[in-house]
Amino acid sequence: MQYWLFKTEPDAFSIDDLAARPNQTEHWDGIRNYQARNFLRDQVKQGDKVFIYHSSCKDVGIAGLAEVVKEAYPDHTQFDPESHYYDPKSSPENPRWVMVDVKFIEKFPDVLALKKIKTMPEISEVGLVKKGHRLSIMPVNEQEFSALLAAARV
DNA sequence: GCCAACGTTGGC
DNA sequence: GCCAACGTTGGC
Repeated sequence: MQYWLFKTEPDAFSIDDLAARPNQTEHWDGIRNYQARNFLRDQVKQGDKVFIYHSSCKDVGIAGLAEVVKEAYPDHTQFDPESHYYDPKSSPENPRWVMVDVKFIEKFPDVLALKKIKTMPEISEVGLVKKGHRLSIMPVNEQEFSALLAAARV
């Protein structure tokens, strides 16, 4: 099993929105970055645990935990000309972008703030605190996952 | 809203 | 295939 961190803007879709969905499950669409896409397509597996990270908001940080319940399949929004995520260069025969389904597991009592994460000695290698932190899907190793989860549940 | 970082595009 | 221009991201 692997661990991941998915970013979202809570104004658009938050951990509370995920918890409120039917079956507490939602597809994670709109990924339009090749490196993130490759993670989704090749490495994100059913049962993997996913931190839900809130960005561009008042309380920036890790808000909760979810689980992958469906592995990569074509992101339908790329075929919809009305969609913000429409990609005219993609086709159903040869889809460029994929998404996975995630299911809510828990919401942390408080958002584990980015500021706090940056002070954690265990987390020096996580993409979040290094350069290139702009990926919307990033891997988290087991040690980092444990440390973050423990800090988030305090 | 600013701005630095970084990914993508497109002309050559 | 280089690289400048441009667009987007995301913390502050």
